[in-house]
Amino acid sequence: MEVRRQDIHNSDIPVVCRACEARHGGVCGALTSEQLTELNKHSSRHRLETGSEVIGQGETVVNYSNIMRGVVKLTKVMADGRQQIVGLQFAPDFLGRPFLTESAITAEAATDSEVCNFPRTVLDRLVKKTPELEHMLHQQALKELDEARDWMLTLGRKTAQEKVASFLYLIATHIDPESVDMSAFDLPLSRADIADFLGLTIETVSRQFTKLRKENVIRIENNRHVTVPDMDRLMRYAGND
Amino acid sequence: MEVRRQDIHNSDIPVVCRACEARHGGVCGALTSEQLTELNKHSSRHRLETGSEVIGQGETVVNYSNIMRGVVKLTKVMADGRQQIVGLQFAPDFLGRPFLTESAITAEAATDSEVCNFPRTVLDRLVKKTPELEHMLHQQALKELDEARDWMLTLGRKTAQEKVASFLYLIATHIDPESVDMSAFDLPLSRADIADFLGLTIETVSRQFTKLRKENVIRIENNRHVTVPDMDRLMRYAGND
DNA sequence: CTCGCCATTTGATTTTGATCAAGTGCAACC
DNA sequence: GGTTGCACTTGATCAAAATCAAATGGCGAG
Repeated sequence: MEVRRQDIHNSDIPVVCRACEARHGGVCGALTSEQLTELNKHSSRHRLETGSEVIGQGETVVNYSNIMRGVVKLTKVMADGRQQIVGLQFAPDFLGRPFLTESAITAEAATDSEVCNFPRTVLDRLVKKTPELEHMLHQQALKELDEARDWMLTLGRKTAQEKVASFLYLIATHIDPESVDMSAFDLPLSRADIADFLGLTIETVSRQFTKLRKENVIRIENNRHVTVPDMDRLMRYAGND
Repeated sequence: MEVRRQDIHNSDIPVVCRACEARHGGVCGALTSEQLTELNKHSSRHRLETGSEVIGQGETVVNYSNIMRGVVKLTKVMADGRQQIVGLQFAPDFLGRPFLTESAITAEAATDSEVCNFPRTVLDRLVKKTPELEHMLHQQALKELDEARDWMLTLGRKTAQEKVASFLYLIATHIDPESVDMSAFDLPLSRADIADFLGLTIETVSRQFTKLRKENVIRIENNRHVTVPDMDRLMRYAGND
């Protein structure tokens, strides 16, 4: 039942995938070199500029993607325009909703990004034949579910200050999985996006940034670059004791 | 690759499962009669009184469950006691977080309920051997993820009135999957639970109920029984246009 | 029947965050 | 150098929901 990849240095693996896998641990890791070669025939890399849409709410899904670089935001909008970010995805996350053809959310590059696209039909076929691949996708879905539920607590029960601190803590711990030092990073989202993520207005977000800055919980340069002198202190501000 | 159940009337299937499956479409449907028999050796049914805990936040998971009857609430609590319901599960949902031994949430019977428990170790072993079972669990995880994201929009961007209307609409459409008529039902949650679900206080919930009643969107008897004369109208109040 | 216990409702007041309305700072462009 | 545009900040006011504080109402025990 177990389908195991050969040695990662196996020359059967497409060059582009070899370079990719070395850096990331995405779902492709579940595939044999033959399957990778097959998938690679239909896959294509794309650069996404900030703000460009991967898929829109209500549209038909033709592609799944792997995020190679950057941050992708998942949003839901109401009829009157109110908007909520329901997820942030970082490399090497899988992007897409298996087994449904209509997307319930909009996915949009929050920063300059790079993705690897594969046709839905090809991957769906591969999933049916490869239990290990479904397992990877299942794990990712469960991870996203855990994150969504954590965030529900933040949205429903935290104060504006705690929400903003929670956001900063989230970014600090997710933006660069390689790095050990989480105390300095660039925000991948604008104030408007942060507000949409936290269920606040940009004004409230701005005020809370100012407050955290004045209380020396964070330092900010150029509106985007953040330094955290004491991560535990930030965590306490976030309400995660 | 496909592992198909035999005819549902196959006498190899444990009696208790036959009765169960006929009514529900839970994850056990993915198992062969042999596997069902095996699982059944270790499984046990339990009645849960309202308020009794299935698993606590931070505890070690020893059992997974299938909900046979009733409603189970999934909650998260902060150190200072603030609480958020992050999911509601109805029969025949699967209850548990595969592949993790420590629970990140508390699961508690919201109404009198009945569950079928199986040891984590037995099911985990079965999942490894049965791709179809993992597929069912994957589907359920994706469904819960979709629901969680819908709810994030409600928590982050809707008004108190819209939140309460959204809750009523959710219950109307989920409480009795068999029934065609969704216009009358009993609330499975107390005002306090509803508040925890909506990220509000009980007072605000109560006031919104009163308002919806006065505007003839709903009728309420005995604090728990709700009638909805016009479901579309309720949906508009919920902000789902 | 009455008491006491809950859950729920209702009312008065306060607080938090939203809204409305200017400012500020910075980079691109002429 | 000055103008424009944009993202963000700051300030004043407002509104929604939280908080604090009593009622109310149903229900089981005595």
